[in-house]
Amino acid sequence: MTVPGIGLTAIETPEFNLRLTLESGQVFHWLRRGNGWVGLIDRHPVYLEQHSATLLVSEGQEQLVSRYFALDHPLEEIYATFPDDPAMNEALTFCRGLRLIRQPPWECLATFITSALKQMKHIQQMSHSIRRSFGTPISWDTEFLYAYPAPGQLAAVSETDLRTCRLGFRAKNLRGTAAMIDAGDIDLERVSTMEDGAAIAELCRLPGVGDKIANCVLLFGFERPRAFPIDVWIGRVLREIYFKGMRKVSAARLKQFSQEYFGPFGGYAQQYLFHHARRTWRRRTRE
DNA sequence: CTCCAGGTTCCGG
DNA sequence: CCGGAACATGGA
Repeated sequence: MTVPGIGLTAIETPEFNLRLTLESGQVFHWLRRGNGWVGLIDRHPVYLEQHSATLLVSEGQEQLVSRYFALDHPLEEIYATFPDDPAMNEALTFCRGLRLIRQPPWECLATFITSALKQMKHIQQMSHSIRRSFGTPISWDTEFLYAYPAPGQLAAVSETDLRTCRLGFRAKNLRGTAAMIDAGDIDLERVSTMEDGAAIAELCRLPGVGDKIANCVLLFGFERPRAFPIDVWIGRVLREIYFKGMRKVSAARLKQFSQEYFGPFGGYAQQYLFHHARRTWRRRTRE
């Protein structure tokens, strides 16, 4: 990659697939540049490029990148906990190397509030629009990247102004949640120390946050690998594969099954089933 | 035009 | 507890 003034450091990443990881619907702000990607990890601009087992990282950010992409997660040990069934094995073959990212919790929470009833492409657009409109610009190479606005920054924006980012009914929820966090009504730091069930209940007090989004925050923001978000895609997978032919399988039943069946790293299993289904059940065109 | 998208909330059985 | 409907917006 030719980026003036930015050197690259090579690190060995045998069990890692950068592209799968960035395109699996966990994060929505990374941009394709040259042969790789640029994005912010908190407020640090990072460039990444992968060639088989070698990851090229902008100089000096190896630790930051290793932590963000959870390169310390023992994937083979995690795979060994997956249930041994055809659908799971197929998803594993397809997604091998996909890692669950350690996201900044607020950014993760806010982004998933905007994700309700939206396609991934739209979530990306809203994310960039919110960042550009209300976030802090950070220069990288010849352009600017924008940090995700802090709770206080979004709480200070009117709902009307937030709607210019095409959030629709989600604007009210995002603003309301930002205000509660900014006021200290809910402290994400404290929630991160609570056990799964209590943490989910606490997050569900926020407007626009229900069981699914709360589980996303636990899984992607708080490193709770057992958390199992059930969206329309995973709902389809569970019903088609594990409850085939049964009528009226309730949401509660799916939730109970997913917690029992997929084990201590159910969140990983969920992400693999989700991405595999999206990419092979072809409901719509590629992105 | 119609349908659906990584849902949540409210309301009536 | 459960099923339905409303909620904004844009792409297929």
